Amino acid sequence: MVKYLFKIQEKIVPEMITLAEVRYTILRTINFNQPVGRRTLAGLLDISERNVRNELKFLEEAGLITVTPAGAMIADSGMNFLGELDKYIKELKDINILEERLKRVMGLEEVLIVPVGLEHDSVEKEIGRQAADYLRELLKDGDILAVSGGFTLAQVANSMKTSDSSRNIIVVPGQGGIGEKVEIQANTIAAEIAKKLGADYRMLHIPDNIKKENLPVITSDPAVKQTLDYLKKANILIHGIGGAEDMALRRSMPRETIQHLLDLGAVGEAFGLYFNEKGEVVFATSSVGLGPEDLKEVGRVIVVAGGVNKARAIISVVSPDYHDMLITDELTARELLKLKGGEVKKDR
Amino acid sequence: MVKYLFKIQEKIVPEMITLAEVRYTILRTINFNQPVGRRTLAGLLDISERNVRNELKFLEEAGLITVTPAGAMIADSGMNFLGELDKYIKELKDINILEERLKRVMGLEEVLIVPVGLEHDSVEKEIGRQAADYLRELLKDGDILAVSGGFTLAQVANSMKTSDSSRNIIVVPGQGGIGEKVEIQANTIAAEIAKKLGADYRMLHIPDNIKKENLPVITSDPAVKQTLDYLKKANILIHGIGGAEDMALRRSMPRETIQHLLDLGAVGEAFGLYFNEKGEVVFATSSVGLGPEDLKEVGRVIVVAGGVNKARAIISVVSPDYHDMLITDELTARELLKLKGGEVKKDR
DNA sequence: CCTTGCGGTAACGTTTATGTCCCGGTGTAT
DNA sequence: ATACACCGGGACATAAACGTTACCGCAAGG
Repeated sequence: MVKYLFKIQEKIVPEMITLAEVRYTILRTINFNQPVGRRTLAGLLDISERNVRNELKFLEEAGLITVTPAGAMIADSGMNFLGELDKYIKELKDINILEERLKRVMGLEEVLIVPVGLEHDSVEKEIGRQAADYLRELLKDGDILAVSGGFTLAQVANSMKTSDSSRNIIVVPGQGGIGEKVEIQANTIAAEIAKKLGADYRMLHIPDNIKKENLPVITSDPAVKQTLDYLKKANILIHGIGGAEDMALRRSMPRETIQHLLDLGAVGEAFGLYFNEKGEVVFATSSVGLGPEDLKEVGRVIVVAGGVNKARAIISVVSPDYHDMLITDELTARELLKLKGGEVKKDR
Repeated sequence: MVKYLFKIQEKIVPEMITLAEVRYTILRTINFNQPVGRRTLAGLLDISERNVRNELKFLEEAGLITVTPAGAMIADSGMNFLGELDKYIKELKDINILEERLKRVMGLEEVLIVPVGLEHDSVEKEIGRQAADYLRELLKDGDILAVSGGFTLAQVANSMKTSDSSRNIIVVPGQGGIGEKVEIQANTIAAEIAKKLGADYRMLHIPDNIKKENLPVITSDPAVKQTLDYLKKANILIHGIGGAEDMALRRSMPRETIQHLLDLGAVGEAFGLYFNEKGEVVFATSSVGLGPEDLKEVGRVIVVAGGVNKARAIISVVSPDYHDMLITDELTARELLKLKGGEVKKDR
């Protein structure tokens, strides 16, 4: 019914579809970069300054943003409205249909696709925002949430709104430190998400490249042990995905190890595990935390990954056996469908 | 769901609602007045010629109209699309909600409200068109359709599309001639509708102001008798409504009779019967055809009436006992709700 | 056969929107 | 303290859109 009416609408007022998208993108961009001025906005998106100016005026008059001397800021009502707009734009751009198709092809319970706008900025912030919104609604009292590290997850943590009310939730890192920058380590992210949610959290302090024979010593540490116990009891897990080579490089592996990895056919990485195209684990970093078998125990496993270049990695890692949900962007979704053999007909 | 999305849309692209209405109205007006040129259109609606020009160009490029040397004509696809647009605009303007409310207040099974555009032309053509469309879809083989006279019904007949395939339907006039001009007599209208539908029809030739004692003579005439028989078997009836005073004047009643009518409280007229505000028949023109009791026998009674000034007459005539459906325009619908005590809150 | 009315196209002056640049102010990093 | 980057608002030339008028062709009606 909705789609039917939208089709009629597109025929009678086709120009408005573009306009709606532009305003949506502007509002979205302000949301992240606030406070931001019109010139910066015009540069960020590919719109003329004048045009941005007009749209800013419109958005201000609609009460969605406030314009301060420091730049445009999103208003409270604008914040709320952005959430509504997400749904609207999805309907407009047929993203719901994309979601259904991808859900079927990947064998997942749920798929969330964020529309890609005209910002030449990365879409990862946007994925992060919507993942964060989704998580916030999902979490209930008593939940134990496990999170991985990575850039995408950092975005999730970063764009999560702050709750005033504290909730009876515990956030735990899904893995120890594995030679990453602090901002994108699972520990840091777990802590930040917990803080935003008003929840509790546990840390998993494990040194890099720990020798296997020393593992028992570490895991017998009471603090570590407690965290690991929570981890086993986690009922929600959200994690990112990396390209195999990228991750190996980022973790400064020796060159021959990387070559070895690639020879084994590794294309995707998650949790220190490297997967080949068939979805088999071909290599595992000696790390502490969740293993592939543990994922099956977790009630709801959400994977967040965006960017067309990550498509192959996503396919290698995501499996109906482990995962329940995928959050990605429109372009990547289309690429996934293409790779999976599903024809990507733009049916509008 | 639809309404929800439209609300969002109205906030993010409010200008398009006007635009959609303008284009709708133009398409609609072309449909009636074709072939019609820019200037005439600009005069008919209250839009500048330049604006009309742009919209015509748009509509032509969309393939909805064709521009001939004689003026703009609606294309086949435009015809079909107009039907879709009706539904869309209804949704947009919350007419569906209006319909539901009016249905409840009037106690009818169905209500059809046509959106009022910006043409200062009468809306009766528009009501006629939509009533005709509705009728066309409603009628099935074997149906016997009874029609009344009147200006509105003439519009219905006039704007009905011609069917190539003939249908096994019989159209009969619901009343004899009662001193009207030929074009709006039931006989004429029945014949025209039958022709458009590719159906059969019967006439009811009865002189005006026939004396009661002569009735048996007339009704014993085989042709008349046959028509009356069909009339009794009619399963669908569509009729108009007149203001009591207007109708009396049109039928050139003597002044004292009119005064008598008004003293009796007559406000509405249908089928030569005059109704007071309570819906009681206070006066009956001596005419042959359907009486109030017959209406109850007819499966589906549709009343067509538009114009705010007819609101009181509509209320007096239309009753759940006799009627199943009302077709009117937006403004009149709002007026009816107001008169019936239903608050007319514009909830958008 | 001519007038009249309505059609499209073209032209033109005016208004409005657009792209661009500059200015004064402000917060921040040096 | 100073320089810098960025802010909103204003200014202005230019381009586009608009409203209006004029013109020509065609068909209907006198």
